[in-house]
Amino acid sequence: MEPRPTILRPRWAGTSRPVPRAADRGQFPALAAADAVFAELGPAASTEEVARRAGVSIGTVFRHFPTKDTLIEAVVMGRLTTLAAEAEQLRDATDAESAFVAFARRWIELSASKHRFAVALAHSGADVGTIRSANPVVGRRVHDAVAALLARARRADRIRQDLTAADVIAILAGASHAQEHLGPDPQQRAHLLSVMIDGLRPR
Amino acid sequence: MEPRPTILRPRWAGTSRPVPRAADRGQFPALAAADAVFAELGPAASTEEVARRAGVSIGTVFRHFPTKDTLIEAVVMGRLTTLAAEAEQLRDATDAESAFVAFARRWIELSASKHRFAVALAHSGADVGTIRSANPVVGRRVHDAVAALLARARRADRIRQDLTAADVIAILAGASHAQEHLGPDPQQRAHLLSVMIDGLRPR
Amino acid sequence: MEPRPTILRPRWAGTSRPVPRAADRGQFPALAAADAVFAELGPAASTEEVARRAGVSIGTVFRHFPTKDTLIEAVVMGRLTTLAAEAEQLRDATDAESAFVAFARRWIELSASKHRFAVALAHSGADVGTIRSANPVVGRRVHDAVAALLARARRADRIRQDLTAADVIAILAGASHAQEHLGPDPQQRAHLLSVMIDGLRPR
Amino acid sequence: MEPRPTILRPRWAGTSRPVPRAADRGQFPALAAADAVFAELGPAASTEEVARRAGVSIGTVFRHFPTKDTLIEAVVMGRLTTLAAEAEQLRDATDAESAFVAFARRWIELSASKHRFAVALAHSGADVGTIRSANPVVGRRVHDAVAALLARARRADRIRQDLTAADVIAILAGASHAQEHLGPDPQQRAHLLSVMIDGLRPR
DNA sequence: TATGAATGAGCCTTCATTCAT
DNA sequence: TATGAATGAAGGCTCATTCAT
Repeated sequence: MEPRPTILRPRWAGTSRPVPRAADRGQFPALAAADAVFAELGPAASTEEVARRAGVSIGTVFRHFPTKDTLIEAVVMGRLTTLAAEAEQLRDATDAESAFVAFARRWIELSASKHRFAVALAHSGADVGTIRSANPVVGRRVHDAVAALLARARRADRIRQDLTAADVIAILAGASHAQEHLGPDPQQRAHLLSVMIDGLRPR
Repeated sequence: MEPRPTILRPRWAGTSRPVPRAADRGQFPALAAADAVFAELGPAASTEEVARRAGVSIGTVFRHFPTKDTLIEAVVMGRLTTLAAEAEQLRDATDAESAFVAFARRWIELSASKHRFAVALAHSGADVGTIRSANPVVGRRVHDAVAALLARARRADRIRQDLTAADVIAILAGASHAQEHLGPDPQQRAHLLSVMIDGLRPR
Repeated sequence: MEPRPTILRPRWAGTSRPVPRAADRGQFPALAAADAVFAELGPAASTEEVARRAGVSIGTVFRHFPTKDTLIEAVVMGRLTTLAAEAEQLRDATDAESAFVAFARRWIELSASKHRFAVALAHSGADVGTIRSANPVVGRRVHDAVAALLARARRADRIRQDLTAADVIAILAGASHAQEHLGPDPQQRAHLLSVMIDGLRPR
Repeated sequence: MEPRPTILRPRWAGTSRPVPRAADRGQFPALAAADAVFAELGPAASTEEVARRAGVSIGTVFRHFPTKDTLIEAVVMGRLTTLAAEAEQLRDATDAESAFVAFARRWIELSASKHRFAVALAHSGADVGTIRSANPVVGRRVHDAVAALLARARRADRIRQDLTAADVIAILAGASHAQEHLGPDPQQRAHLLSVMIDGLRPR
């Protein structure tokens, strides 16, 4: 068929599309590429760039993630899932305090390295709150994992009693932002991190 | 991002072209409009929208700010200038601690209300750090004002001795980010704010 | 600004756009080009092609008609307006019958020469009915003009009494379709036309 | 449109590749699915949708109809074949007039119900005329069947003597178009149909 | 100086078609 | 033979930027 010459091709509503399966399982290579690209260039990076990085054509990316938003969401979900998994693992650590602190550090590490992305996410309205409601399952999983760590630490009186899981999540998000502001020096970063975590302790 | 040649004044300032005066003084209506529009819609808002809000044609906006980046930078500079001015005023306040705390609250207030903007700025690479190097004058002015407040508060032993002005600025930036994560509830926000400021105090 | 490098640019809802004025008055050259192109290639012809034919860039076309649908609608409206005007002129012709017949021939002439377009219009859902409701003013104007011609001819008993304006419009649309089926031979076309018009006369 | 090499059977029929038999007989499920889908959504419906409706993969559809055009043509051929068959059956009906009228009604019924499709076909250049030349066999079969009905009716002086089979086919096509214009009301449709058939009678 | 129409590169998305399994 | 993932050209649309008036 020549380049669709004369037939009007409305976008018929109600027409179903093929369901991406690999993407569902988070195993499609474009997802990793998107994670990297978005972390580096922000989510405004073109889908074309993602495709290039993934070594596939743009059509393939759109086959798996029918919308750019879908792709972004998938990346976010991936990160949240990672975070939740780490928190869950730490849940059984012997020491309440070090478990909590380890998690805080890990969160900041992860998100600081991808900060441009995180920041743009917030900007696009897709911050943790948005995501939680958009994807209640993963959002809640993160929240609950944090809550569990927090509860233990609080019981051991290692964390201020007046902090909720939501507070902690917000502070961690802020802390990673703060890291970014500080620039790349690891010493300064480490110091700032200690200070901020210190701030969570009972006085 | 390329070298940013002009920040507070349009690129052609000092060339043969006559310098628009209103813009020079930061009073050109497009600047205020841009501040409002970007705060509300993020820096992705079209220049056309800014023009409309300013009640001028798009050509006029581009006459005063030859690039969209120029316009964004001007807005940022405006905010930093405001912040610096507030800090300088507080310098003479009686109480070292309350001066510092007042400033911290004010910063967060200001930037939280324009958070979408701040966030996207950071994302676009034009965060405080970038700007500081791009415009040493304003950047330093902010830094120094914060340093002065900090010094007094530290002398009065109201703030941890191990904090530098850079640390504080980073933490404030992070705190405003944290606020955003928390959602709109004023009580929660106020509580989080207290906790974070608390964290700056000596233990 | 480089090719929008890293800032996420959502399409902010509620952002107004400049109002095209020339288009409003049907005077923008792209309209004529669109009429020609769509007549020739059908409304599936790319907007790019319309732009090319109009000798402007694609951006210009979209500036005047923010959507392809808008453009198509404008073309349709133009045609309906022409038709209505012709019908209104004939309203005062001396002879009721010849006025009606003249109009019928004219309609078919006009739409047959643009048949591919008419046909695709119907296909896209934008047939006379749709258009009438979409653009009540022009649609009604056409309807009323036809009704006036029809009333006179009926009063003179030159047209079947059981035909409504809607019937006549539908038949005319059908007749132009029929012409197309017949192929290009003018004699055959003329003959078919006579037969179909004949069919409207009282028996 | 390029020379349409294959119409009723896949392009590669007769080559070294084995000929799929079901498709040959017009019984391959994709054909029925295509008929339904195109009737419903117009020929702009994606081949993917056809495949889904047929319960096969898209690869299979393309195996049987190597081009979308091929598929569309096959559907058209199917309809024409149906029409021809109906006309042939009516050839032996007792009453010349009622045979002709019955066929006319049937034609309009059939094509009106699939009007979106017919209309878009015409638009795409693949209207009855085109098809006739592309596939002389089916086209001629329809033409001859109509001619036979017409001849009988003319002999009985129930139809205008000056009408050819080509005229009648064109008028029928136009009439189905007219129906579409009228909207869905069955009474109005029935009335219009009578008027148009009436128009074919000798005066 | 201000205006706003014009420009055109770039983005997201769709879909006919191919081909390895 | 059937499958369906991959391809990539094309199309609609946006918006920063230029320039004639």
